[in-house]
Amino acid sequence: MFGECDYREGECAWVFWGVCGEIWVPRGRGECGGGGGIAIDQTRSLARPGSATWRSAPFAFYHFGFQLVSALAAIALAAAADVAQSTLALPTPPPPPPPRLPTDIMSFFPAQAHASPQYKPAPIRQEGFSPAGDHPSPPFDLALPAVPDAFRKFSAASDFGDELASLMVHSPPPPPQHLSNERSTQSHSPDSHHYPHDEQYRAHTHNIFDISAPHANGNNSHNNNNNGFPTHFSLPPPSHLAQLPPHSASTSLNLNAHTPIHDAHPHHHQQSFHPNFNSTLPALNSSLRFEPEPADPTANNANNNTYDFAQHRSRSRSRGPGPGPTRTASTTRQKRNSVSGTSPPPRPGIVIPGRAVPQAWFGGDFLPTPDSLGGFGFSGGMLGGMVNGGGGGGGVNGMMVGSIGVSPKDVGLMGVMMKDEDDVAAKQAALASEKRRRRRESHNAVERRRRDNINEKISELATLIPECMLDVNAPASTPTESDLLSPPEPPTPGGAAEKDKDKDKEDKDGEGAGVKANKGMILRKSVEYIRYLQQLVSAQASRNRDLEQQLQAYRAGSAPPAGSSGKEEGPEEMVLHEDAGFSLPTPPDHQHKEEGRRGRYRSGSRLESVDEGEGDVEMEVETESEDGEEERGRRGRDGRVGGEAKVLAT
Amino acid sequence: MFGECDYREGECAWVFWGVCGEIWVPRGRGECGGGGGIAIDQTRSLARPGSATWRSAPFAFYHFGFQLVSALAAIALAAAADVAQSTLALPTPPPPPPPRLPTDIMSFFPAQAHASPQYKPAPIRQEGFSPAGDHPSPPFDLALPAVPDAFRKFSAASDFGDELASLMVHSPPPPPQHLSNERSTQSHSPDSHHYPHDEQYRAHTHNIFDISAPHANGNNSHNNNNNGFPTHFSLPPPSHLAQLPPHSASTSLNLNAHTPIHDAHPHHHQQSFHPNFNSTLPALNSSLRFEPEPADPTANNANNNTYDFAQHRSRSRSRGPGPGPTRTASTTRQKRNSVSGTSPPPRPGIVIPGRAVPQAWFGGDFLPTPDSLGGFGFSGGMLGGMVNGGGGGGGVNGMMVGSIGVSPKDVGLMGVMMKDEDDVAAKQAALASEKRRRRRESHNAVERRRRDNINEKISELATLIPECMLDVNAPASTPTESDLLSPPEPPTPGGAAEKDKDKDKEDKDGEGAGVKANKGMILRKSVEYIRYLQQLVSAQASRNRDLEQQLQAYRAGSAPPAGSSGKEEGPEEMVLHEDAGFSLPTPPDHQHKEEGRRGRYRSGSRLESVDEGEGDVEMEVETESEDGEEERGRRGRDGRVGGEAKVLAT
DNA sequence: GTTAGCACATGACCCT
DNA sequence: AGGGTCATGTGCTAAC
Repeated sequence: MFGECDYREGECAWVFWGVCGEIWVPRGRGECGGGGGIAIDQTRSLARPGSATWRSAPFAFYHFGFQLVSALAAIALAAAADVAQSTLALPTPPPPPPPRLPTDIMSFFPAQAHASPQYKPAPIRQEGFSPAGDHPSPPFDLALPAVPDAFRKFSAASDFGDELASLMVHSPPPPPQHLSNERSTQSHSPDSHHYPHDEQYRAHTHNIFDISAPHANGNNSHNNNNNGFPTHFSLPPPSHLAQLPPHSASTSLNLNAHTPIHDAHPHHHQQSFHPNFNSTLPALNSSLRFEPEPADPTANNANNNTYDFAQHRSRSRSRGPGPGPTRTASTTRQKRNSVSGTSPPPRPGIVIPGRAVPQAWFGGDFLPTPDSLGGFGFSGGMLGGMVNGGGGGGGVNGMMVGSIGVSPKDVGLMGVMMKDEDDVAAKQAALASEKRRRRRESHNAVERRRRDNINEKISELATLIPECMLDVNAPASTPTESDLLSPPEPPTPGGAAEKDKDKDKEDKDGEGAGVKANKGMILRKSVEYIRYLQQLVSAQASRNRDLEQQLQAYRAGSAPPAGSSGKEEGPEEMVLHEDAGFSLPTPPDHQHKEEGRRGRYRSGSRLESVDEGEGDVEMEVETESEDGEEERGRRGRDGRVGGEAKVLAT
Repeated sequence: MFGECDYREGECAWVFWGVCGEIWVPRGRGECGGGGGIAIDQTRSLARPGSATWRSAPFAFYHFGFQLVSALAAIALAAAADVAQSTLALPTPPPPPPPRLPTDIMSFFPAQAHASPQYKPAPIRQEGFSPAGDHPSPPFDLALPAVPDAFRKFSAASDFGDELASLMVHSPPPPPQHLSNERSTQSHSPDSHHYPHDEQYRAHTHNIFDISAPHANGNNSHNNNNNGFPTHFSLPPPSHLAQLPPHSASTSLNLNAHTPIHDAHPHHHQQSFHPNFNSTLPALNSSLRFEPEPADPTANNANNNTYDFAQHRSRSRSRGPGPGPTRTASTTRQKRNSVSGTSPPPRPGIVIPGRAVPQAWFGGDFLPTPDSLGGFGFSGGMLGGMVNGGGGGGGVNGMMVGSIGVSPKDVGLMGVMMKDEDDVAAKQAALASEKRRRRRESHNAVERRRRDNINEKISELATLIPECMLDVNAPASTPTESDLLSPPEPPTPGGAAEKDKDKDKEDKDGEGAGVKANKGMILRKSVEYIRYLQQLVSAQASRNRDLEQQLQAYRAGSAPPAGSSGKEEGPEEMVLHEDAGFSLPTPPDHQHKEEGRRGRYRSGSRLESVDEGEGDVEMEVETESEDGEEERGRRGRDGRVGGEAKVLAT
């Protein structure tokens, strides 16, 4: 109504004229409120609609399933399974135990913060993943603490450097030692980089997360915003906007997650894939997957909100509704040039996580898949298969880290049992390698957490910035209005999904148009949006001051000061746009075009002219209410308590 | 004056009470306006004060210097040097040619946008790098287009997979073929990962950027905001705040940067290191370093604004003032376990970029440093040393990509000249590997650009969000005021630098306190800030509406509506804080604490209580004007035309 | 075939 | 010794 997001200048030119009056709620795209899955497709906005690539407890299952899992690991696993069951199985999560609310901020913009994160920036873009229609999944309701689950395709805890040495080993049942810790978390995931063969694994691992099963049964988790957080928040009366409801229940985060290595908290992905899939999670201390989310099961769902860039990996369009985790058939990838190309069975379905995996893995050849290699690690740090431990630089050279070299042959034997001749040397090497391996795995976990955290934040930013900024397609449509204040939802609520393809090519206009809402763009738009908001605030401030002065003048004498033309159309229409002191902040778009985008999206030199001309963003007043703006979800739910809101009356 | 950033609750509780009245200018910390260098130290806020790790044309210099640089490359280099000279050498950039002003927005908050980006989030934090005192460098004046220079430590274009095969070669003068393209850009940088020996190189490379020389002579560049952009912008009279001056000259960005591979624009870092350092830049098409910034020399300076996370690598505290680029002595790192540990001379200083490098490199042993290996690449894609090409997965296996294997011996010979016996096979292999290598290098460059872009954006975000958010130390000090709207500057203008150490430990309070302003935190704070701004806007809007209604009522009849208490203290003091309809947005802080930070920075459970209590952000009215607020720079420069602002009167 | 985007693993570095 | 952050290279994938 009040604001208008105009894309002139090749990008959304922000015309602001009504911001003062309202907070704009995100227009749900279609069932936008839901967004439970999160998952906007990363690069191409392919967002697996409902599936959402929830980071489903990436666990080295097959590895785990069949080998000498240490009793500890087994126990942990069992416990984890228990937890998982209770937690994940819940169709609707129990009313979130008043977990530590992350913050009150969330409560302000419930829709954004908690409700429907599911960004789907440019849902329009890619392979017709029906953004709205596809994933009716309700928002999980937390956005902040949300763990970036989606991103973790998998993770390869096993080190590869070690693999190099053990490549020739092939001892069939690599002892899964090294306890459940790192190994259990993900174990088999390959370090991919150095060794070609592992690539397959990686691909699979990716797919694992691609499962996107959440859609089918994942809905329960998505719907768990039953906390009373409306998916779409309705415009609260201005008076209580400021109120910060303490009960941002869903936001419960891992405040206490002190243990650097993911606390054994239950896996957040409540997708309820194969039961076993989730069950494994808790066992791993290894820190692989569950970093941010602490113990609180409900809190785990937070992941949903995240933007989820990972999707593009899976790309399985029609994944969504499948009951079981549709493993993203895409997994079966042919490796490239790797030597071991043939060896590991593609195990696209196998790897996934269920128990089914083991046999498949056994059946396959025994090339030193990353997993198996990882398994070589010595459980207690004692003897183990991996001699090299990845060494310093990696592969070949790394073999002799701090100890004597171990011949490949020895290594082969070590896999099952330590030989006596080279014991000492082997042991030393093993210890060293073990140490290294442990550190590497730990480090990987840490790094993954960090990445996830960053991704999560970016997803959150994507959630916050108005659609018109991210969804650059709008130029022609002139998204107009509400977008400016927050809603990342696509302008066309229902038709958003359908729109995916049509806009694909038209991105020519300023730079951002064609961009899919990738990280860089989200960040750029965030910068612009912040600038815009800052300008807006200052403009409003000046406007406010002006009004107050006028009021004072009126009160003092009743003489209307000269400046104010006194043309108030009514607070609603254009509160802001006409007053003198107030100059509209210009839309940030097509400013930074140069920076990140190499000009790829720059259609031409028009930018120059635009830049100068940017001032003349059309102020056209057409109040075309949000085209797609779905107020439906728009609960006034933000009923924040607003503890400090001192003055409500005016 | 009007706003106050309060850190209660363990984090900066945002008390807003004066935003309406003014735009707060960033309180320069010390000479904060300067910030030319940019460089806030990334993790530890170690920010090389002035030095700023400007992405000084990371170029594989030594590589370039001594080998058969193709004529093309040479020419390009010369041209680049020329450009660099003309551009960089300028003590003060010529009045920025009315470049396409990025947007008007920037003009609004000149200080942020253009002037003193130089974030230095928590300058207080780390090794007493004197944030303010150190780098008096004036802000370069652009923030937006700023290229993430700082981040690029170096980049290793040479592939390592190939190295593996060629490890045994050691042919002294590896032909630097592969033309200038990828190779030239960075060539020698090791792929580090797989091969230990390259690590050294990498370390050095990092240091290259650490040079941070900017401080010494970099000042000229920093001061170049002579464009008329005051380093600190003074508070413009409210009336013309809104005006968006088109002449945000400094903001000229690389709008035209169409060539994906950095256009040969002059290096942005105007630090004027060793002359040669910069000169090399333009030559590389390789895309390695210069992605974002396009041709505009003045625009190049934009980099200054970027947050620059890279610093932590260099860590050379006292780097700043050194005339020459102090190479960050830290570079001399001992490699770990790498086989080639001894080989490559540390060349911390060598690598840097100057011509000095070559000899040093020659002098060193000839272990297959990544560079040399990379050099093996066949210039025209014809014959070359690298057989393997890195293969798919890497190292060993990768050797036989698509062709027959090549014996190491052959490889050794190939380095210099192709043998006749295995020619065919070798050639095939070479071609394949070459292809792979090229692709890898290209991809690396692309990826690096992408990363840089993202980092740049994050730096920009760090620049935008108010200091009190990033600089979490503030809790006790209650940063108060101006911070809220934009300035990332530390509250204590002059004393900021000194404060570095003192606050180090006290971070216990809410989560953010101890954080160093790393990416995750910046992003988190950005999210919070956006939310805050959104709330603020809505609050102001309601306030505005209220005021307008009152005005209308006055105009209609002169009956004062009940609500307005009619207590206007005058526009200046507290325009906003007392009126009824306006509820303060609560400070976003300590909300999301859980997410990214694993609780590491969380001192305890206090967050829970805080969360609920957040509502009660103190509204206390003390109008303590911005403590550090330096109005000095504060030009009303934003005189934006405000093209579309239709109605100015009200 | 090139460019891009993302996740990942890893090394380097830092700070407890 | 371990966690954390960053940068880098790499593979995969998708677009052009």
